[in-house]
Amino acid sequence: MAGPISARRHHEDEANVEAVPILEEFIGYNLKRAYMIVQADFRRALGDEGLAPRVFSALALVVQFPNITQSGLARLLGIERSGLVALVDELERRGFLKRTQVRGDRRVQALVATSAGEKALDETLAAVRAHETALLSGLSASEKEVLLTLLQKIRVMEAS
Amino acid sequence: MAGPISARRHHEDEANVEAVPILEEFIGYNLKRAYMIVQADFRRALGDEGLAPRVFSALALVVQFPNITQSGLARLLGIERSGLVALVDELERRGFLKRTQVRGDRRVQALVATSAGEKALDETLAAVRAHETALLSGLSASEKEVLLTLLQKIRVMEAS
DNA sequence: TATTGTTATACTCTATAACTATA
DNA sequence: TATAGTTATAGAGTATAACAATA
Repeated sequence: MAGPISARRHHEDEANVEAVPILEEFIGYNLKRAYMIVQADFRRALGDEGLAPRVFSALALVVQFPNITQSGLARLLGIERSGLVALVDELERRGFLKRTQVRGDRRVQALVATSAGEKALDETLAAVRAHETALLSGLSASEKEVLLTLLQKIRVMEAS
Repeated sequence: MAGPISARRHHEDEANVEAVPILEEFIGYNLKRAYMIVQADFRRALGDEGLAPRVFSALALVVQFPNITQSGLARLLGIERSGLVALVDELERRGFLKRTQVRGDRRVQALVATSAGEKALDETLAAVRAHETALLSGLSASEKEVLLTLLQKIRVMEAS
């Protein structure tokens, strides 16, 4: 098998043209491929002015859990505290939340959504739901439910 | 609700302490959280000298599809051609594959795994299987199968 | 004109480590 | 000593745009 091969078959080895990649057996590989598709469609659907996925996630948690601290938010999102600073900066710059002092512990800055932030979340929630509905129209409601449950199970397992 | 809040409840708003985040309804969010867990465990399991996930993926495809081109490999992996250069460089530097000339089309460099590459893939496959088995021990065989099928369905939908 | 491999470049996301001010 | 927020920094991983060689 040494030396140059024929151009006629340089794209794939003919014996394997129909083979299913071994990779397909791995959850990790399939998770990544699916994640890339969904997040790319999220960005496309929300546009250049829209919130990035992680900014949307942070805003949703701040609205739902008023006065959450940055450390608490980082824990909920599963990222480091340092990664939150730019994210909260962006939400504050957009006028969607405020850092507020906490009486009794001056280290802490509680995060509080503004009414503009709540409105932006409502609109973004609708856009994100529309994006997922359209993108995942090939999955039935019960398939989506099963998928959610299994993905959440991975997270719960890891936490224990 | 203006002004500083009490330190006693600065971590969460008491009314929402037990609430399930709205985020949990989204496939995208849950995909990302699960993906981050699995890929972090992959890296931990394979160690600093081991292959990174995407390098493992590329090697697996080159071994299974001898003489695949870089463009073909990029297409299979769902990434841009430009992103493959450093990746193939690493595999070549490790001695796991060779770029070979193709007779009849001098633009193309077919990728061929070396025997060291095949051996490395065998060992890495075993390590990756062990990592997924251990990490996902909370999922039954049928749950894993369902999860794989649903994730692949997202990819197939997107391709059409 | 189109394609392959490549380079240059930039952007997003993440992590680690260290700092400060507080506790 | 420990914690909250912050900064600096670096490292993956990805994309876009352009180029030379070749088709």
